[in-house]
Amino acid sequence: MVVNAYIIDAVRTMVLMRMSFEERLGSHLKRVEQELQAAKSAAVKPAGLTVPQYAALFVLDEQPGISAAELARRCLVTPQTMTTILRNLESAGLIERTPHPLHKHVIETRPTAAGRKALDQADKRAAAVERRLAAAFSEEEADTLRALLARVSESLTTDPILKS
Amino acid sequence: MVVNAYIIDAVRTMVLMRMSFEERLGSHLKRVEQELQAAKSAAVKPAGLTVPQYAALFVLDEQPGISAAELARRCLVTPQTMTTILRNLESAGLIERTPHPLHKHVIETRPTAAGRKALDQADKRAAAVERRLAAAFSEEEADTLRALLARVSESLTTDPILKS
DNA sequence: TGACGACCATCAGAACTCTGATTAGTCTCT
DNA sequence: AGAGACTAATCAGAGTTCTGATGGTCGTCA
Repeated sequence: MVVNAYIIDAVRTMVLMRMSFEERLGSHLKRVEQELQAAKSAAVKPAGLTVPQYAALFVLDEQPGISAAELARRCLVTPQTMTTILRNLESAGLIERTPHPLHKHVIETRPTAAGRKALDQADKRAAAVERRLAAAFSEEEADTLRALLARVSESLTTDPILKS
Repeated sequence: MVVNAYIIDAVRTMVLMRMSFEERLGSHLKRVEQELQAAKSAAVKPAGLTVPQYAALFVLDEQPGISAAELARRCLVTPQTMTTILRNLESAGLIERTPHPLHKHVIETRPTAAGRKALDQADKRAAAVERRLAAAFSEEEADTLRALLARVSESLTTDPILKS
């Protein structure tokens, strides 16, 4: 019945034009990213942070006084999203925002002492997750994974469907 | 000054315990997943669907009458999230929900004619994105990528930090 | 100088996503 | 039959994320 199975599959593909979820690369990517998100979330939660809040604090600690727009670019989110994240961080007393002395329209953001403390606490556990991840691969394997992901990225960002 | 660079890096690592964002595998995964999400979103948008709505309709079309809880498992979201998605789909007239004849507590969900039409329209473009993705890799490369992602997954789900 | 474009910040609205909690039906085992 | 476990559905609340729109500021270039 191998032939029948083949025919059925071919007909299904041609008629319905459907690919099952499991055979799609995107499903694998989504699941893994979701698990990573869950692991990081559990890691930073004891510090009272969410993952995006942790990311924002992380960048702020390296570059205090950065603008919200620049922060958004570093954290791979839109400025609107960053506004929301900063609002929550500020009301928790983890950051403070002051107008830029020269550019009046720019607001400088920097972590408070409490913010740095929360970041330290969160980073210990978050970095442990990343280290564990890194330890699961040889240098060569990690490079291969990065290269393949870059290929995915390139394939997606040059996709003509986005322009139609 | 190679030695100096090495020392500086080592000190930074030991004192701050920080890994920069760019060297983290998680960043690559997040960015790629985000791009994939954006591509799919653009693909299904002309049909008036969001990506989660498309995923739900897709599974519903294959298995009409499935319960919301089962649907949530297939789509990799929580039942609460699926409730939200189904509420939006129902108010758009793309699905209909009727009580199960035997199990009174279960509600059967199935796509309407309009739902199937939207799915067809969305799937043409969404499948094109996946096909383009698949075409960017040889069979062997795709297998390698899947295998490496599975290793990431395994590393994450067995992480002891989640139990502490 | 004045117009235009680029950029910053933010509001508004919508969707998705989670955790936590509640309510209720089904099943199993005693 | 009844207790306990499991599952289904959903509400409540919070956070993140997007698109779209608004208003203000800065710099450049005619």
